Amino acid sequence: MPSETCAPDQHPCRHGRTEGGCAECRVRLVSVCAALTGDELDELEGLSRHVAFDARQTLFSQDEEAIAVFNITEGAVRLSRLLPDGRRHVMGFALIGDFLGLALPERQTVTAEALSPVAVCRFERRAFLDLVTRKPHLLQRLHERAGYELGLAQDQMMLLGRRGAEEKVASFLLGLRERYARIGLTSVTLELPMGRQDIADHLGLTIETVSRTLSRFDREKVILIVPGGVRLLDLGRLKRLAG
Amino acid sequence: MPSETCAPDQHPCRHGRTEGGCAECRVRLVSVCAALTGDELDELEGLSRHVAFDARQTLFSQDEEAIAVFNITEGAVRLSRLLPDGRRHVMGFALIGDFLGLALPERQTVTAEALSPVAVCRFERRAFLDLVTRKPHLLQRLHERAGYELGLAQDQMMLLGRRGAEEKVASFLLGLRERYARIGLTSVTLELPMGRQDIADHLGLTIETVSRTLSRFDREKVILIVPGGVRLLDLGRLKRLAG
DNA sequence: CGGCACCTTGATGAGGCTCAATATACGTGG
DNA sequence: CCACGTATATTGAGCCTCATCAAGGTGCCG
Repeated sequence: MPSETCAPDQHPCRHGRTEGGCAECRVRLVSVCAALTGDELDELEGLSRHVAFDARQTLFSQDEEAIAVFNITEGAVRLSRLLPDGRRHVMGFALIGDFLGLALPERQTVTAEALSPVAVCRFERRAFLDLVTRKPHLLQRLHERAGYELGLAQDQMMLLGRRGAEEKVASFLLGLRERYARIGLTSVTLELPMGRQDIADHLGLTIETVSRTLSRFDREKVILIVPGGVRLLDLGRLKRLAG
Repeated sequence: MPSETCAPDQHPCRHGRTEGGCAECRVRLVSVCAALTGDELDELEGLSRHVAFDARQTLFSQDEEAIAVFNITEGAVRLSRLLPDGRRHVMGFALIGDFLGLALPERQTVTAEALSPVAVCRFERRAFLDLVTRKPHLLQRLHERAGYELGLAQDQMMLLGRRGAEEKVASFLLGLRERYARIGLTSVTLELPMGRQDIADHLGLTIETVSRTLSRFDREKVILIVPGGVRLLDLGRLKRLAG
């Protein structure tokens, strides 16, 4: 069960109603909430509930009814799908500022699991749907964002279909770096909250190939493997490897 | 240049204003227009312009400004993306009833080319955007549909990442069959308006592998290759091959 | 009939998967 | 703090699928 309190100390909660709320939210500008004006933000805030999840907790599961939508304010989430025969594919990773349930489907199309301690703004789907119906420009913003996601999905399809292992891994690292940059995290060290198996299942490779490829990059001093992530040593070469 | 007249005889035009218009449109119920009531349908019709394209004509190109959105009423369209290095990936194929420009992006993310003679309802993007802004439930319908597309994109990612050539080709045939069924075309013979290279570029395979796989299916009497398509002889086995 | 685009088939090899054996990190309890 | 067990990651050897290269084959249109 998720605790209904704020995240631990290293993840200061700025979403609690008592601490400023949505208007001061650190992810407001990069998220869908950016569509809203002051009054509307207050209304949105009324619907929100701050929830924290421990690492490995499930936010929701594939095929179950979608009861809520989420805006991630801390941590990383793995989005995966299961095939009937047991094979898994990791559709992507949701980071700070990402919105889960963008398409407002009745049933979840993926399983969402916390890769690290995660904090979210949680909205009842029903109530959020009502708000969206009353605020067309929120829907517009949601739709815009869905279009962006569709573009990402297309990029990923090209990656999966047309590229070799080196290109896949290099592109993955660069893509992640770019996403961190968008939310203001430009450290030289790239955090990898997901495991090798997750990366493999995301790129359509085996864990062995991912591990070998990273090892080779390390050996050739393109990256440096560190606990919990990698340090990008030679961006130029990494970009050439990504094609 | 696309001719601005109705499609040739074998594709009777039921979209011309003089012949009933949107209210009698054969794709109305399967398309986004289904969201609209009588009055609104009239308004939509006012914005529409019926346009025909010959096979091989380009409807629009990747990266160019999106001037219009389209609702396909006849024919098939190839949606592809080009990598800087020249590799191509076919994101998908749009059939009767499909809507091009769902996400309403400012620039096209794909190139759309007619695979056969194509007829469309064309809407100026600007005017369509205005209508959408005034009709939230049209936007809702659009968004719903975008969510559906996102789901398809996810299916395609699983296919590309986790499956072998046989599974890919079998899934492709079954998927196409299902889409034809949705628009009321349940013939035993599956039309393949796209070439082998297009299928290969869609599935992340080479043309040789696609050809060999289809040949094998034919040899094993799962399908029968006929000019312009295939006949599905053993659906059960094809489904098992698709996993 | 010839030219062209598209498709099929064959031979060969490389990239990535599979199987198997360690190695490392992490959490737990002594 | 260390010993242990578990989960995760790395590395190696061999094989298999699919890409590559190359040569016909088929159908269509001028």
